[in-house]
Amino acid sequence: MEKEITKIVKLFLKTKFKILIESLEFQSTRKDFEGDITVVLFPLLKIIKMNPIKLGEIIGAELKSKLDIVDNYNIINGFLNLTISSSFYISFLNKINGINKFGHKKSDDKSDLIMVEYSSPNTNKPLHLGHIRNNLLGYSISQILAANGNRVLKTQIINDRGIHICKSMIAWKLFGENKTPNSEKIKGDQFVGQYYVLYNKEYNLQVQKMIRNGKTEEFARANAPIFIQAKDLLKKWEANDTETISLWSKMNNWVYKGFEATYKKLGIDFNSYYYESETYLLGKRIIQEGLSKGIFYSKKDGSVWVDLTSEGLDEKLLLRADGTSVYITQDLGTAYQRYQDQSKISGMVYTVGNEQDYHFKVLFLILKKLGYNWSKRLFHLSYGMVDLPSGKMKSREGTVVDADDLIESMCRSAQIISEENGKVSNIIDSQKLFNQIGLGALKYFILKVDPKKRILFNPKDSFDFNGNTGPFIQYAYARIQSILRNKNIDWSPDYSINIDLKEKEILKQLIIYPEVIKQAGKTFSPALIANFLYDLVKVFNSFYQNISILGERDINLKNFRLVLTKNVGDTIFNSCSLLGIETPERM
RNA sequence: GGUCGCGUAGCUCAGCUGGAUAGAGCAUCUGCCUUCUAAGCAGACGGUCACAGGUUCGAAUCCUGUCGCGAUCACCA
Repeated sequence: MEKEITKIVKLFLKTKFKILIESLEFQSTRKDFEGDITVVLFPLLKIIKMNPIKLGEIIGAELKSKLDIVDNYNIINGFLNLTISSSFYISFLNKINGINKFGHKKSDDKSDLIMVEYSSPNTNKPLHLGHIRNNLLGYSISQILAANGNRVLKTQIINDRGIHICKSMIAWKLFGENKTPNSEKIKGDQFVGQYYVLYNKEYNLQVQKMIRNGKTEEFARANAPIFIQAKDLLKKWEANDTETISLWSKMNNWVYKGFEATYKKLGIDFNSYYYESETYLLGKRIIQEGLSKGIFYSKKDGSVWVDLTSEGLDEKLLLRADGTSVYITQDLGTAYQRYQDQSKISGMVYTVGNEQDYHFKVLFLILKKLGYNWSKRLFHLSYGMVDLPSGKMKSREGTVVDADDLIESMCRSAQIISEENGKVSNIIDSQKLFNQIGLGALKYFILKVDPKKRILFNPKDSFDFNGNTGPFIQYAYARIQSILRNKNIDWSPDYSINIDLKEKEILKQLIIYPEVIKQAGKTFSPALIANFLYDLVKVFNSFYQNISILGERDINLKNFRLVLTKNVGDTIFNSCSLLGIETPERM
């Protein structure tokens, strides 16, 4: 509707004042004033030297006479408030009522193909709360990009090789007694994680002992027998030692099985997987290539470096003197591999915590230096850490919130609260419902805050299911479905009805949905969707509580309200799907 | 120390491409279930938008500086 108004005002300014103004400023009218949309007159006053009230009066009268949708206007200070007619809102509702996913763009073969990388765990321990934020963000942004008309491929890089997994391996060899996740009846990632903990315990004991025997701490840390053994395993792995590779692959597979179970519970998935063990060699080749082209340089000891000082960064190591790879090596290989596999890829998003901001700056710069034409559309979706009241989560200090534990306790809370509210009697699959609610609470809690910001996770009050929470949204949806259940709506728009203020507020909120999706995609922020949802549900709840839908005698009005309600329900459903939140039919 | 990010109500957060009297939720307190699901609604209380300058008709929003918090500047990943 802004477009129509803009057009008229521009034309008017041109004919009446002989001036052209490119941008006009509109905003939605503040609640305390009458009207729906406001034209800010101040910028015009600079050009047209006139009393703002007078100018507003002229423009307002012009709009009212020329535009059907403008019912009325008023001017306060420099603000021209326009009241938009009921019929405009009714025709808007009529327009979106038939649309399958209003506000969501469809993609086809020609749409941009974007690869979103997320999760990307190490394989030596189970997932924790930090991974949950990563997973939810990555999944949600994939959904949002798809809703913006892109084709999206979800992927991850699995850090399956390196000293970390060797630590779990050596501990299992020493203390495992051939136990398996099956024999112990626990998830594979949890099982392997236990040996990582055992490794660290043993390592610390050995270090302490060596210090007591007169060694320096530095020496002890570098020479503790179990550490030497782990390093030895890494060497054997790199030498392709059969026994080592087979243990490595066995333990990794345990872990993958465990991860899959967690992903499934979280409701996230992937289209493909990349493994560091399969891309790090390619990374080395790329570096050799860059070296021969003179993009990189080597030092006397044989290590390879890139000089980024002219870009305001440092010199960065790419390959150690002994030829072994570092962290960034595999990232180069993985990126290259992905573009080999998907030649039509038009962009890539890396969902990785903000502690790696510098790393990705460097990675993107190097890819650019190597001259890959696809290096222009790389984006690091950087997000803040999840902290506990006690401070940072540290796996070595045991202050991590385990993903499986957290999910389970959220679902249990959902059950307790449901039972307290006496709402489980007529629900068939109650366990499924508790999972939907518990996860809904968790996902909303995490996604509603701006990805850039760090999250303070207080286990005590994160279990809140009232107010600005996932269950609040889900509850509104369930109430809507309850109204719509078994109702046939036969609506032919009646443009003469006068819609209520609360109904208007709902429609105003629905109108902005497409723009919200666009912004969320542009800024990579699921939080915008969550905020939109909350506002939508709030205005709907107010309507629901104050105006009877089914009790309305006027059949036209009743049908209008039913259609409005249905479209609110659909939009809640659709925006929840962008966040990966399920919407139960009853709760 | 260099670089990057953040600082809004007691707590958790919106608002930030400049616009009217800075908004929610939680917590505290009042009302509302014989009427579509009270995980709700209606309301009260609560603010020097870290601080100081600058730009502007107008600044929480933009610029500069200061302070505070965090991350990073590894031949860890």
